[in-house]
Amino acid sequence: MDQILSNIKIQVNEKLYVKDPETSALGRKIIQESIILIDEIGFEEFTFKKLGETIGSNESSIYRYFENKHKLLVYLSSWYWSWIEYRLVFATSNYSDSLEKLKKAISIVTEKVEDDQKTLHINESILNKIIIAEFTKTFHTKEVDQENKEGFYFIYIRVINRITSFIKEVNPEYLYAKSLASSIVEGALHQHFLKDHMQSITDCNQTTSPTDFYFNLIENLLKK
Amino acid sequence: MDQILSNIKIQVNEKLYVKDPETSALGRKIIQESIILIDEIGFEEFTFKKLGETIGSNESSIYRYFENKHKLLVYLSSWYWSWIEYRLVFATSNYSDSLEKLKKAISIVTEKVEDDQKTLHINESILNKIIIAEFTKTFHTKEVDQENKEGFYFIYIRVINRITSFIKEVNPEYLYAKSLASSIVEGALHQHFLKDHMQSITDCNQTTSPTDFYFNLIENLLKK
DNA sequence: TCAATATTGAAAGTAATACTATTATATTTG
DNA sequence: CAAATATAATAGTATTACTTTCAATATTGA
Repeated sequence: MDQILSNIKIQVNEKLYVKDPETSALGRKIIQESIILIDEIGFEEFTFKKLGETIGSNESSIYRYFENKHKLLVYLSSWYWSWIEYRLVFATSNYSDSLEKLKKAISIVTEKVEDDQKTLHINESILNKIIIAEFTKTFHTKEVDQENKEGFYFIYIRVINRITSFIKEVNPEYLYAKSLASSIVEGALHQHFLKDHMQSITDCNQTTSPTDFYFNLIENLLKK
Repeated sequence: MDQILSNIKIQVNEKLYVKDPETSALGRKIIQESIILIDEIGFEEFTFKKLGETIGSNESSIYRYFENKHKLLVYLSSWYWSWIEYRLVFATSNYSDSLEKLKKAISIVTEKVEDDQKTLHINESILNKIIIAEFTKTFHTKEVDQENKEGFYFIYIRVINRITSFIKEVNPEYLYAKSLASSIVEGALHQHFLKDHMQSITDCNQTTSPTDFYFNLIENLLKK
């Protein structure tokens, strides 16, 4: 597994960057530290100037990698969903029972994330926190249709399509497989957010996880 | 109903404004036109200067009503959820069957909104579009815990609690009433968004609505 | 009704953001 | 080693997100 993961090159849409940050030390530092800084101060307060200060680099150097902070966030999100997709494919390849396979997939997209030690410059656990806090902002913009056309959300859509197909395998008669899949992926992020900030409107806490909620949901919903 | 609704004063948290916009013509104009302008250009592009220009007022006059555009958006959201809550209370007061009551409640929070002619300066249909596009931004901030403490999201939480109690009435043994309620309210907004911008990952379209999806969901999920 | 008070408008100012452009200095590579 | 490329430093622009001051205009209430 180590071998395989360290060989995997996570692919993101080329239009998201001016220069591929994976090709230089500075680029990787931008990725590494932007994740930490966005988590620390939030996306609204985050600027390339501040990032430059924390990595000891000039603002203008960062602009040679990313046009603006929006595209950086879409890049980080794509990276995240690509990493999730990889784990999804890998983890679901050997199931004969489709319900078990779907549950495995759901656990991957709904569980809290631990750092993956195989990617040196990316802390997936912090990246997961950013996704919970900031991911919706990537597409809640006036440019969403244009950017969707350019494939900015392609990997995310592909993850949802995979889960959709697993749902259909479990119950081909179920009418709302796509909506259920998109609800689970988005909803799990939301439940994690509520757990941390609005406890009174979620059942998720130390002992109950979003995964439990969604396992129960699909078991009841998809049984024939 | 006309009578009742026109007498209802939608209540929002006083901390959201500097001066209550309902108390003056300029204040009402700020509300009315900000809804239209945010819908038109999106929240990121929206500024008090631009709003001032469209209503023929000075930027500084708007600052006498709202500290910043974030609080204006929270105000508009609170107004929206308060209006939803009013309709929820009114529409669910006379049901003997708890499933029917829950379905009525769900239809109110998941259906596309028509303009309510009784509120003169607020176009609920456009406000609903703003909520779909921008509502998550009100709480996806670093200040969420502080603002939640100050009660900025109180009405929204109350709406979810109402639905939670209806779910428990239908099936007291169901373990995740709060998470289900918050998932439905947030998820319905998301499905509306997907319908308009990412058709490929939702089943909702001209003929199938988010309401259909959630009706089917609760019917299967809560049956004993 | 007239004086006090509150509201709004106009203008100017500040600090920060979100960039772009230019030039100098390293660093890499062929 | 020369040429190409990457990075840093500096400066500059337009816009944002306000704040302040002061004048003009409404409103209200004694």
